Amino acid sequence: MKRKTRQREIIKHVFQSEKRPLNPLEILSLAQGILTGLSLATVYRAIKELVEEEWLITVEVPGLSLYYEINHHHHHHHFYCYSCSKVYEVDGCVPVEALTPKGFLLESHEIILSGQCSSCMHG
Amino acid sequence: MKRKTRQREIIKHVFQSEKRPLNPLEILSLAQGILTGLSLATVYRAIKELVEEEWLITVEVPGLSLYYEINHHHHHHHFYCYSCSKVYEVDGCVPVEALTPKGFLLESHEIILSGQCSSCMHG
DNA sequence: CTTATATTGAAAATGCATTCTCAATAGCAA
DNA sequence: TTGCTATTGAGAATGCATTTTCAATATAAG
Repeated sequence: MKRKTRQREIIKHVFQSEKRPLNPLEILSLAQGILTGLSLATVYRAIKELVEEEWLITVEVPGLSLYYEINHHHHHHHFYCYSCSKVYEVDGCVPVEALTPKGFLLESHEIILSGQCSSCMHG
Repeated sequence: MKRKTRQREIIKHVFQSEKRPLNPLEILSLAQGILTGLSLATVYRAIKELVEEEWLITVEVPGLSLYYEINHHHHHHHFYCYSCSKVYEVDGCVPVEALTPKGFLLESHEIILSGQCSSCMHG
């Protein structure tokens, strides 16, 4: 049966405290801050399980490797910061249906804003 | 000096007749329809040059390999068809600035619609 | 505490898109 | 046409994210 392990708990904890989408290497370095010696393979194994149990969902940002975020079950988009390379959740949406070409069926959409996050702008 | 070759001409021709973003394998198979024996390495070499001379621009669709499209110098977005996997250009835009989080600086944005294209829906 | 086995770390292996190597070929200037 | 060399095709090599392997370790049931 499935066991509760320190490494998986730490990985979940990292998502809860960062409150933003993370990629495998970000997860690794944040989690290694708590548990030195954690391996990347374990991060990947944990991600896979957490996505399967729908605790995490995948975030695909064009040109970047996969990011993952806690599954909050609400529609939102993302902001990518060119300076620190972090991805943030962005609430709200805009009426993109208007863009759908005639005869096409719109099933989903993705909006990725890019620029500088507030930490990089100010602080 | 730079030489005009059959393979490069054909690759440009393929973009002009398809009128949609193409990825390296699509370019290869379309171009091989005209010149059997064209190699993938040549497709990559041509893409690289055409992007350098700004005849082509890169299109990054989340989760997919790179696509390329003729540089029309106008702002637009993309539609990805789940059925045939083709990417299409979509004209127009929507006011995404409204989504920018407080304190963040918006520099660019990307909108990717997905669903079924008209060929897959009807005919 | 003991035991069965799920999980881990480390490194090797995989899958893939892309680039490089190199001998053969083909533009193009003379 | 000739000769120089940019370009090509084919396959090997690279770079990368991700997965697998396997012996060592740790969880949790009894």
